Amino acid sequence: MDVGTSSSRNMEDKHRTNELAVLQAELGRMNVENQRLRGVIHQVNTNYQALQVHLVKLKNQKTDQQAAEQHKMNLNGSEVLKEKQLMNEFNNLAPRQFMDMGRAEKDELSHCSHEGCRSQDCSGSFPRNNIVESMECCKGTSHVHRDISGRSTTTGAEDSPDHEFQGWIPNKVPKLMSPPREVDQASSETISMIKKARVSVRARSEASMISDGCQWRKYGQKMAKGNPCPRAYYRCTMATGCPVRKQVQRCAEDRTILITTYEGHHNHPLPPAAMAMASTTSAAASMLLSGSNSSADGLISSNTFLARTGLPDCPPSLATLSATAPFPTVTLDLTRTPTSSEMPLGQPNQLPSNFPHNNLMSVQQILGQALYNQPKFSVLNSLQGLDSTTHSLADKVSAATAAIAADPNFTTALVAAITSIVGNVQSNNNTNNNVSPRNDSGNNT
DNA sequence: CGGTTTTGACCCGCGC
DNA sequence: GCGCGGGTCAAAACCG
Repeated sequence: MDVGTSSSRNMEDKHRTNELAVLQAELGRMNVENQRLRGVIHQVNTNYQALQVHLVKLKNQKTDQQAAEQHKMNLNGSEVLKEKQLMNEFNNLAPRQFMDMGRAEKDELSHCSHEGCRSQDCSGSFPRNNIVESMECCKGTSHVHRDISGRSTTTGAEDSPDHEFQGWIPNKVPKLMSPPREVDQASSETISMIKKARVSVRARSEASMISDGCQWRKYGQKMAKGNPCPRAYYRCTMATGCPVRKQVQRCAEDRTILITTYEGHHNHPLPPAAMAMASTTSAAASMLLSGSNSSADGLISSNTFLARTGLPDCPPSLATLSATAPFPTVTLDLTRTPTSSEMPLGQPNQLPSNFPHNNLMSVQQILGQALYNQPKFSVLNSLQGLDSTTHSLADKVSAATAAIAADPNFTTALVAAITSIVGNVQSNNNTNNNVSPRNDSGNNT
């Protein structure tokens, strides 16, 4: 019995030793893998830093160039006159849009006016879908205006802990807390307009809300004049104090069309699912703001704008810019498939040549690119015309919009695109879409 | 019980 | 000054 017991005990010990060895080997492998991954992360970080430095360098170069140009223009009286005319044109675009400039704006601008944080915020805005912030930060690259608050840019007094998380500020607050207006009025007004820029998305959907990847909380509902369907007001709840709001309303003419209007920018990282829509809307807003231009009727179609910027191959009717609305609004019409006459010459019923159609993967890529390529506009850039980055951006917006519109079911396309990218990474998340009205608003991931 | 929705009240800007 | 309409608030109801 004893012999038998001891032999079985030996066996057990051997087995355990083996198991231990296996586990140790596994551990060793994991350590190696861990080291490798660390190396990869380090490499990515290094690359990121290098890119950031490069970006700052480029921005500085541009700034210097603009300064030189400005100086040159100042020597030339007629050029100065031209610039003034441009200024006037710009300011006349939508006077009502420049009404209030509140604390939120002031704080953010002060924050961004800090030289150190400017470059960081700009380059670090991704994955924060933060077109407005990007534009605000990088307005500093222009020589028009550096310190909107009129205070020293080096104080950094605004960098309070709670400042980072500004939170939602009611419209009435800015009015009460308006900063002194003697400081470069035009610039502050411009920023105000930028912050109030809206992006409206028209999409066919049976659901009460299109899923855009964000979490929303309904805070109000109103009957709007001229539309039997109520308008619902939502606030982003993905982060406490996120200032982004959206309005959802069915089109009066065609109730299958859902009009979603986004306002503000997220103050938190967005999930991949939200990036797609956010990229599109922010890029569209960017296009709107960069291309804002007065016209007789206050409405300019994107193709007019795009043609003006040298992009004749963008399908019209997909994006519309409006300067007559209380706030500058760009409307992305996803209910239409571009007709052959709207498509680029020689490519009937096809997406633009630079767009690989029927490839949902590329939808995501383009949407992502649109975000990445958001040009860092300066006020001067806006006034003096559009640079090449604007062209490519507008191109991408149009292409992305066309891509989405090409699919009759926007939501499906978007979800498919996102799913193709995110795959199992998101599998643990609840990815219900449009299951019920409650889920629509509660969990639109 | 905590988060969300509903809904009447309220505020504010704008036009007359 | 007044009325209208858009937008927001906030208490109550609702829901999981």
